[in-house]
Amino acid sequence: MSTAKQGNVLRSFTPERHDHRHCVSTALSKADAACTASGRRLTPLRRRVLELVWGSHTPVKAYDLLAILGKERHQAAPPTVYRALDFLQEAGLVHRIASMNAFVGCGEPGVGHAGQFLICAQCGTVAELDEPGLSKTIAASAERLGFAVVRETIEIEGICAACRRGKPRAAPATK
Amino acid sequence: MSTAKQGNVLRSFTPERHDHRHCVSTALSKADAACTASGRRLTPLRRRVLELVWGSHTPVKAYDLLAILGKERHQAAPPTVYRALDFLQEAGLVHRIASMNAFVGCGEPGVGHAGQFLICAQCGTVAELDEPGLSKTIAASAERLGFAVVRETIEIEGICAACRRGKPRAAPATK
DNA sequence: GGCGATTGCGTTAGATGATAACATCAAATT
DNA sequence: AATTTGATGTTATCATCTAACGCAATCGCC
Repeated sequence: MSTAKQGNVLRSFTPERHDHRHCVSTALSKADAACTASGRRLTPLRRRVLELVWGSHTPVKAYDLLAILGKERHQAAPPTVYRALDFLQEAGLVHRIASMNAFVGCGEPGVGHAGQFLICAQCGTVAELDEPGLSKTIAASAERLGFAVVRETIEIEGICAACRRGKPRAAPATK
Repeated sequence: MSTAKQGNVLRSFTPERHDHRHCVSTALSKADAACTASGRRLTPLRRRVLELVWGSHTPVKAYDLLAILGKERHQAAPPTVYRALDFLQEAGLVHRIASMNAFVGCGEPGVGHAGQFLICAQCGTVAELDEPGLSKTIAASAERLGFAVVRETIEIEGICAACRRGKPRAAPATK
């Protein structure tokens, strides 16, 4: 067994007690900075969508966002939310979880990284990893087959520590 | 760089010249055997769907299957195909590619394994891997966080060797 | 073989997820 | 101010997937 360098946890499972408003405001500040740096426009709508995505530690569905936006402004159609989400993805501010058709805020915007996620099947919370060893193993396999990697989708479903202890930190996923 | 044990290719990229009917009939035989062994019923409909999924080396969409079935039998609604696909997945005979909303035949039914896929963005062909090193790295990361892995979704998008050489083995993906 | 229980399938309807195309509006540029 | 570009509104539609109900085929048992 090697003692290879451990990866980083870009976004950890939520501590049981934490002020989530802090997560959100931190994320928004980082987003402001990142967009300024890259010359992108984080408009009020996009910023609000990002805020809503960060509103929970579980992945959020596009139509849930749409429902909320629909109350705030009284005009909001699917393209409204999908365009904002497209922008946020492109800017590296949110990730799409393909296996759930849902979105989570990126824990470390600006830093280039593949999306590697641990998703709790019970409470729905998501942790984001940056495990270089994983990408390395994948790259090695790919190379043997002459395959040039472009994008990695790694989504690991399981049960988080809190749920295993019987103390979910978030509402159990209703499915 | 370690010389750790290499993983297996459960389903390789298609050789440029091959009799695809052979792939299909082999897959169906394995499926028959697997279902007999596990006491599952591979009904004509399910068998036909499996055959259609194996009909190409690229992932197949549910509604494509539906269109074909709709011509053969003149009754086929979404549940017809989704139920068959659910069964086939449960039986380990096909995998769902979450990032594409599509399905591929499993290269090694019966053998317990996570789904690890290399997907060519150009021609659409898929290779299925069983790289224990990958699962191992994931397991190690998960363990550090007290996370119990249930299911792995690993879908690597890139360009296959044939397409890199300019000789795609299948029709380029249209989408 | 007959009979009840189970499972598979047909069918209708609708929920959910995503995009195309064009109009309008606001911001940045000249 | 005029022009251009990019963001958003708006309408319509397509794509993916599921719920719920009833009938029919099959299985297990006697």
